[in-house]
Amino acid sequence: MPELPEVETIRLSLAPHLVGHRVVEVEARRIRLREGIEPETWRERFEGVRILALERRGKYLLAHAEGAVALFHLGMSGRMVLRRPEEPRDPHTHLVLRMDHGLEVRFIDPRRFGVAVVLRPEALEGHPGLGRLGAEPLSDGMHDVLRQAASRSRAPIRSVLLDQTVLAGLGNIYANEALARAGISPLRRARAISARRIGVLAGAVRQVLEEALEAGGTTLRDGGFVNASGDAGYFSVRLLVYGREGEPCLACGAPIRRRVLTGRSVFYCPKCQR
DNA sequence: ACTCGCCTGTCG
DNA sequence: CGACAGGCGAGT
Repeated sequence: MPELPEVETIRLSLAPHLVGHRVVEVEARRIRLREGIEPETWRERFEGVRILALERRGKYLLAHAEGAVALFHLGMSGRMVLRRPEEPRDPHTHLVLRMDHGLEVRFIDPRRFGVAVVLRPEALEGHPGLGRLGAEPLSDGMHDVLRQAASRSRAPIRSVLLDQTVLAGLGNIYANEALARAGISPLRRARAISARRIGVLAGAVRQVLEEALEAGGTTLRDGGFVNASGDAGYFSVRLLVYGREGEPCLACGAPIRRRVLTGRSVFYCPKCQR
């Protein structure tokens, strides 16, 4: 589900209720996610600790505490919400942190592609995935990172944008949307695109992420994404191509096309994007 | 560098 | 019933 703007939206809405507060009680179900939840480890390392910071790296959230770091990834269907203890729990609630102010942080993930593990700080960089993340797409250096990766890759440019070891945080929605704004076909081989046009793409990546962040993320029809308070994001009204197969391009009126590329849909305007 | 598998849920 | 879904990693 969530890409950088959604994860950052969750971070911002969660932080005031986590940072500076103590975890009073951990309730964890032993269950297989992308990495399994170990209830004993969670309780040993996280019960009673004070949260010092809530950080985002790519699509990961890190809750830093004294001697331990909770690492979360929301996969396709993960959510983190703040609720009062008496509120009924959603199905697929796998982890609950009761905080010293009385509210609960709940980790919910129906499809179980997510991650919710608690590590020792020294284990962070060795974590597969987290340790191999590329540049933050909103950082100053991202321009050059993208240009270099694109110049070396024979793959379609959409694959480069989804590669988390190049830029960390783009997913299928924003990769498609950035390419639409840059006027580049998602199918074009990366290294066949001029450095100038990659520069345009880098600017489009930044722009679409900043706009989506301002809108509080993208909530699709299914209502899957909400922030920690349960609010939907409203960037969906500004999507140019994603999920709009057959609908008219907002620039030229040509029908938006959908194709499957390495197992995942690409959406693009065949006239505006080359 | 692509294919498949991991899961559950929803939509046509 | 099949197709598909904001992700990712193992295997090839």
